[in-house]
Amino acid sequence: MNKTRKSAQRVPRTASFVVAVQKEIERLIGSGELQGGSRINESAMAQKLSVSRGPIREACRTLEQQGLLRSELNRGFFVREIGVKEALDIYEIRASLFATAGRLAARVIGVRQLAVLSDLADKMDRAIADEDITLFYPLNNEFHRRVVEFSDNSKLMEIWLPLEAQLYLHRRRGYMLPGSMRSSNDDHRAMIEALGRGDGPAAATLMERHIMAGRSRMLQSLGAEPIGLATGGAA
Amino acid sequence: MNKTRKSAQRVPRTASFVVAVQKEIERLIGSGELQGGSRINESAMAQKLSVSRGPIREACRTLEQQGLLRSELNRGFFVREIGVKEALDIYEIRASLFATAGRLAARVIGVRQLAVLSDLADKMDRAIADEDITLFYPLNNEFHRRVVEFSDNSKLMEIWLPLEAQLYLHRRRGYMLPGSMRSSNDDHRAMIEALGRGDGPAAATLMERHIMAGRSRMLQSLGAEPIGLATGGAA
DNA sequence: GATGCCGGAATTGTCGACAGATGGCCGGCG
DNA sequence: CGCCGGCCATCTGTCGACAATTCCGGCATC
Repeated sequence: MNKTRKSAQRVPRTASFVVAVQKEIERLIGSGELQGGSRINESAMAQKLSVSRGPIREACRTLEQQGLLRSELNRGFFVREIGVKEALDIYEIRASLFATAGRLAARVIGVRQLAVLSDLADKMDRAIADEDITLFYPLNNEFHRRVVEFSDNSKLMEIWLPLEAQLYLHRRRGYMLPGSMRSSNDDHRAMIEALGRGDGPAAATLMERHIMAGRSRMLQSLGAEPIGLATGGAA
Repeated sequence: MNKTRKSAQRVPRTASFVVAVQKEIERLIGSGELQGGSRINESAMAQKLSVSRGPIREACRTLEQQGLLRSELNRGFFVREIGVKEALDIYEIRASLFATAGRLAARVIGVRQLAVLSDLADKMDRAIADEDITLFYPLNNEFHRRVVEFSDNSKLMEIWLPLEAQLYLHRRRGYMLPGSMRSSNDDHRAMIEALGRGDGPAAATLMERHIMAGRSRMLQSLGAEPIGLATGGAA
């Protein structure tokens, strides 16, 4: 066995630094330590992570393609800011992709996989009972991710994950409405039922509506809280 | 004025090498000089392009995320091979995305943009008359790309382009059937008509069927030429 | 007081070099 | 004669350094 796994400090024996750096930057963005629009200081990041700038830059290129960073010539990498227009665009795509995931999953999903979804729905019910959004949220995301996974279309997952990450970048403003958790999980139950029946079209319809309902909630909360709407979109 | 533009050999004044390298590797793949499965020799590529390995590696990271390359630890980057299963997966996604593009485009498309599409359809008709597939092909791709562009959803384009590139990687085997060009362009005309009417749902349906027809043609040509159907794509 | 210019510090883009890993070749051994 | 193990060439992963560019502050000027 290699012990160089968690203490991989110098030798690239079992894993590349690039992946580690990438994960770390993702974490920094997710935790809010790196806010939208802020610049990635390569030297500082390199020193902080005890690597050179090479792996940092490669990781940033990866994250750039995933839509989490953008680059400017001679100015480096910046944490991307997802505006309202872009977020709405993403919702459209997600709705379409999630519907496809549902339609495909309905054909191939098994009992065991359905149980995974049901289990997640149960857990979400408990989170709802406790009114615990911070618990509900990751469960909700995992539910969606599982459906995509169960569609047995690896490309779909490759596209889905970055879109989720980008949307998360926008969701900072936390527009989750109180009553949405309940109706959201009702949707999940209906999806599970349709998937269990092997009814692809029904599942697809449910999936699409589910995502578009999220889109509506976002728009609604934007209307209620008129922060600067400008992306490129005039207010 | 900067003269350092075409002869950008040392100074990164106006453009990064990374983009140039990326484009060049894309070209090499597109032209077949780099075949599927072959390894990218970083040193050789660096010498050939007169840059160091840094930009090469960054470009490869980008292309890896775009699905054109894959990386193996301590073995470097390889030109990805798209198997049948993966190609079919891509078709599913493209159908879904293209339908969405059509639905969105129908809302916002203008006369000028419709003219662009019509013009492309006209050119394709001429290519069909000449039975010139090598002319038809890029026109067909541009038509699709334009529709996506006219949907006014930048994310959609970001996803669309890599999927096209990946599919191209698979299409080497050239499974285009003789009569498909005609029916394909008939589809295009119908799409233009639906878009012109602003009929989103109709456009979406047409778009989806159009892509899925392409998928069927691929399957058909595979049936005629029974290459290994395995996911991993054993030859 | 505001504006534009100039110089130094900080940062990026790129390069060349080194340590470690991989793959193939050759000789020894069963 | 075939298989195994070690050696060597090649290549990747990473590092530190240098030139060019951008950023920021102060200063002179209008």
